[in-house]
Amino acid sequence: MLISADVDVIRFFSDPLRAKIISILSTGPACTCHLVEDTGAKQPTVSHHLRLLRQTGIIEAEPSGRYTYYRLNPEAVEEAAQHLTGLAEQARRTAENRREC
Amino acid sequence: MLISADVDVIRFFSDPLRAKIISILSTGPACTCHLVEDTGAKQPTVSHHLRLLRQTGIIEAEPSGRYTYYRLNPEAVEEAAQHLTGLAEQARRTAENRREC
DNA sequence: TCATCGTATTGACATATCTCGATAGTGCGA
DNA sequence: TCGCACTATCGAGATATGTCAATACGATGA
Repeated sequence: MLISADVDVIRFFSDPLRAKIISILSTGPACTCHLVEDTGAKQPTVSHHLRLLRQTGIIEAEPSGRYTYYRLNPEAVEEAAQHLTGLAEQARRTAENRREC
Repeated sequence: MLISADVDVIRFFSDPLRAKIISILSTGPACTCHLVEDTGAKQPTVSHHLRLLRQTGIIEAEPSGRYTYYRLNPEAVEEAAQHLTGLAEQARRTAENRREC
């Protein structure tokens, strides 16, 4: 069964800019200025998405002086991955259970 | 590295109604009328999302007379899952590679 | 303390997309 | 062939959300 919490998490992987941010952070922690530079998006836009990703637990913030470093949270990412894996497994098991009209 | 194709696929798992449809289809193939009944959404709305899911390869259609049966495509779902798993693994490996400002 | 730099927030606008009524297309049974 | 059931498409309206300029906040260094 698909839990709404899983959907809410997966939802945040789908935006192109967020995906780019996640991709960058998967290569190691970085601060906002790096993400602004690498993505080409404006700083408020990047900060906006960073907040969303932080709120869902996909990334974590580490304030360090006037910088804020962000790191990807592997557990949260894996949780979303396992949800999808579970769906695929269940689909394989029930592939012949066709509901007739 | 995050490929745009992966993002485009993951995107389609995030909508609440599509998630519900995917969840239902993970328990076995079903036709449009079942999905309409189970989700409570109107038929055009369900058909709309079915088309999107079909276009991305997440589900497959099997016309059978005047019915159309849909089934979840485990390969497509697993592909999206593995993409996320790869991100999590890479994040673990590079957790200490912090880019300094 | 003051200026500056990096970051976060606010508010508004543009765009995307979700939803659904109306309608068309298609196959089946009478 | 005709009427009905199931599905798909079209078009419009409503909502959600992505983007960014302006601005505020907080920390650092002079």
